[in-house]
Amino acid sequence: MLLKTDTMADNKYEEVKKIFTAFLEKKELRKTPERYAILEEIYSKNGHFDVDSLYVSMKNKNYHVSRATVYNTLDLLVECDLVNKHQFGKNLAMYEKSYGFRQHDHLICLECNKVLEFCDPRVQNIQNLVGEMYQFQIVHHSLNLYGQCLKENCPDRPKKS
Amino acid sequence: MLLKTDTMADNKYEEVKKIFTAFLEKKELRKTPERYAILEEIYSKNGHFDVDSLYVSMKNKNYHVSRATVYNTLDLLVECDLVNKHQFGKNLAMYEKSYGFRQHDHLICLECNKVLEFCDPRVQNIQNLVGEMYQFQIVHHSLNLYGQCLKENCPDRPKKS
DNA sequence: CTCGGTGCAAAGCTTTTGCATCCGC
DNA sequence: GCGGATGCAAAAGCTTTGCACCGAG
Repeated sequence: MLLKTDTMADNKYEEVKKIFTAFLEKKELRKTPERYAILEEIYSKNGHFDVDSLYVSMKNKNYHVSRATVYNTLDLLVECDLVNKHQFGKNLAMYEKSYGFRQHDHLICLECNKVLEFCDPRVQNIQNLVGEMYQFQIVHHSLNLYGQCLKENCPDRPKKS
Repeated sequence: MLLKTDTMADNKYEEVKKIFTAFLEKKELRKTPERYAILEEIYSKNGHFDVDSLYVSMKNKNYHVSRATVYNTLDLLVECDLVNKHQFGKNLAMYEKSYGFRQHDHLICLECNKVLEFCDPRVQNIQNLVGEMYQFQIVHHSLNLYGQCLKENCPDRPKKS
């Protein structure tokens, strides 16, 4: 096991590795080194990322995986619920690790594209109620609030719109 | 004024036309026939649509506008709040007319891609509370619930996943 | 050894952009 | 007539696909 500054992330990786392995075995998929490397890279990062930044950061660490493999593996990780996929109003999928993190929703600044997280238990209530009313089995939800953060919270404001 | 079967839609169009005109004048933009034709087409339709289906349906009525103009005009209509833009989990922007329709959120069937609408006043409460807590001026939100509708509600189930 | 997975590049799709032409003002 | 808007096509950007090769089981 490699030495890392973020031991917390390492612990999480050991846990999710087991979950991923169980998932791969259940679906009779192969346990390739690329799949584990991608999972490890994701759990060593914080915050949201897109496919290309993940691809580039792995390449920079001299661990090369093709974009196709990154896409393929992310689909698997989303399926086994170790990663969440989001669309923050752009045609660019954003991802984040999800295991061991509290369910949350997002607040997106239209000025600087910053993404904050918040929790409100009422979202779950709405989900339950609506699912019952419409006879839907709700699997997941996505609540994004879009707006402008005030100057003090938005230091990097004059960026690309 | 053309004779149409859906006079309700026509009435709405007359109202939104005025709003759009005021918006164009305020922003000193030109009142081109293409812009009004696109607005009229949108308000004559029901439900959600993507850019291409709007483009094609206008072409089929022998009113040709370029895709670039459709994109440009949709941006304006979103800006003046006559049209809402959505992302239902795919990399394809979906739109719907919004004037005179109640604020609502969406329930998306992962099996048949059907989109239902629902209202829950608590969403507004969450929006207000979170905006205050994080010192955000929230402009709009997007709440999508994803799941499976039960068979009886999902007749067209065996479609493209 | 087999067949699923990977890597690479090409293709696919939606959206954006550049530029000549057109027309609202 | 001026300058913004349109139309067309090319380009851009993200994602998917096809195919040869590799390696997990």
